[in-house]
Amino acid sequence: MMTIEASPLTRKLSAFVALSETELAVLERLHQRRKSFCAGRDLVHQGQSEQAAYILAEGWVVSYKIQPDGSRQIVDFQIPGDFLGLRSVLLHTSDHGIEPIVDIKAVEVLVSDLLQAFEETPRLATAILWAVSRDEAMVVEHLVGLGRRDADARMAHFLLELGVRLSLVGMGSRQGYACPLTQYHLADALGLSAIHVNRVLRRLREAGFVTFRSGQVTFDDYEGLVALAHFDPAYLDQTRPLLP
Amino acid sequence: MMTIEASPLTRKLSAFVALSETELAVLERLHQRRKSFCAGRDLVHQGQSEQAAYILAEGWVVSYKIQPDGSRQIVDFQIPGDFLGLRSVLLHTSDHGIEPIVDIKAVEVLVSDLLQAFEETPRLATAILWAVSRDEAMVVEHLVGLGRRDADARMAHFLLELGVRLSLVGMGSRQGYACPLTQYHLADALGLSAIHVNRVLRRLREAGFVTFRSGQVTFDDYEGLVALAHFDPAYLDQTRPLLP
DNA sequence: CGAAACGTTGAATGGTTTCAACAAGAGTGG
DNA sequence: CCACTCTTGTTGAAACCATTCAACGTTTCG
Repeated sequence: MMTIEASPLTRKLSAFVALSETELAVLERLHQRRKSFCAGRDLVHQGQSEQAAYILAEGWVVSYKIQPDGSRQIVDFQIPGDFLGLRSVLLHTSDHGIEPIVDIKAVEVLVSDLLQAFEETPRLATAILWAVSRDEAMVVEHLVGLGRRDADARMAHFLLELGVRLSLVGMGSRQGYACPLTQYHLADALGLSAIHVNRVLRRLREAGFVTFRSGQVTFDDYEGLVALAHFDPAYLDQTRPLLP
Repeated sequence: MMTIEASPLTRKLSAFVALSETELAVLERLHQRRKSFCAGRDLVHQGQSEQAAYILAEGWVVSYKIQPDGSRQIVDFQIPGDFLGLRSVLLHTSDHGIEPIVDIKAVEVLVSDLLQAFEETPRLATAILWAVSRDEAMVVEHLVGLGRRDADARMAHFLLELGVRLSLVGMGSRQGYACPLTQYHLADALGLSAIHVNRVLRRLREAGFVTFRSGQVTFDDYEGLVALAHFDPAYLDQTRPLLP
């Protein structure tokens, strides 16, 4: 039972909870306020407090924190179907900034609407809770990478994870994917200097694992890269719905 | 309107959502199956899939991931009032291990009971969603530390965050707190070698900032430490309830 | 007492950063 | 059209932070 065109979020949540028609309708009702944003202009500034979150419909977004010394740590990238700023809304302080990498389209969701939706269909709350937990699992994996993987494995793991995530929304495959990120993005995400990112990418390319060039990631040796990164996509993949 | 003795979780959630008596009752009903666990014996093994989560009532717990090369990355420490293994249950795969650091007491919560509770009182779902988001905020801060702070600031930030968290449940103050962690725990949490942790602690002690010795953390210069770590507790502190 | 866990210190090694330059492409205004 | 700037990518050499290896001290506990 699908609507003509399921939104990316609906598709994602349906993998976890078999949503009834009523619940789908409630979810669809949240997708009213469509908006567009330009690349580079912050959606949410670090420090301000917001009362609206967004669901990304199209484009790439980066969540980051600026340190007092000016350096930047990228927490995560969002792709279509992901929430933007939900944590800021719930915690009532935006501890991080959110910036579109390219021009994007997103749906504005007021907290009040979301909470109202929970009242109507508690199963939706469970589904959202699942989505938030999945996001946390990705952050945790990212954390492990920063703490205990060397630069090469970190890069390999990152490119693979992004590949799986994109594949789940039809934007990538085992061959590779289009990727608008710069080496500076990679550096700030992986806790490296841009210079070293360049060296790492060269090493991986010359070793025949993966090529990152002009907005395109190409997996030259997928299995080899998986082995190098010790990549296990279990935390990303939902094989079957948890709730009937 | 309080029960005789509010559980740590109830206290934490009440800071976010003003829970009605009905909701408090539902929450209390979750606190049935009390259990004890010994220090050092895993509650949840990495890889197995569980159907029960826990709410920590007493003691310290560590969540970690073991890397294929045998090294360990600690994701977070849990103190009373925190959830244990909720993410494992929701994602249906335990991507991490959970180990009591000391003997602990915890309450077992079946997913089914939790979801049932959501059906009865959707506001409780919102409160739990807040708690999960707060956990995620801590993981994010941890991630930033690993990516963009040097060893000294990382250590300082970690000790301060733990202090604030413990203060919120009455187990610490600006003077310091009792801390059962070893230097090995710190090393695995901060992505350092145990040897280097030792050096960092010595430096911080000799510089008059903080003393970590024999199970006791003592802040010798709280303000100085805050400055060194660029510590901002905004993400931990809930000044006022978000929901009436 | 002996063993095990935890803490402490020095010296050598190495991964990563910083500093300094240079190259290539895109967009802009003259 | 060209010069100009800005962004992104690339490379080398020196400096540094943190790790590894190795050893020893300390405390706890059966």
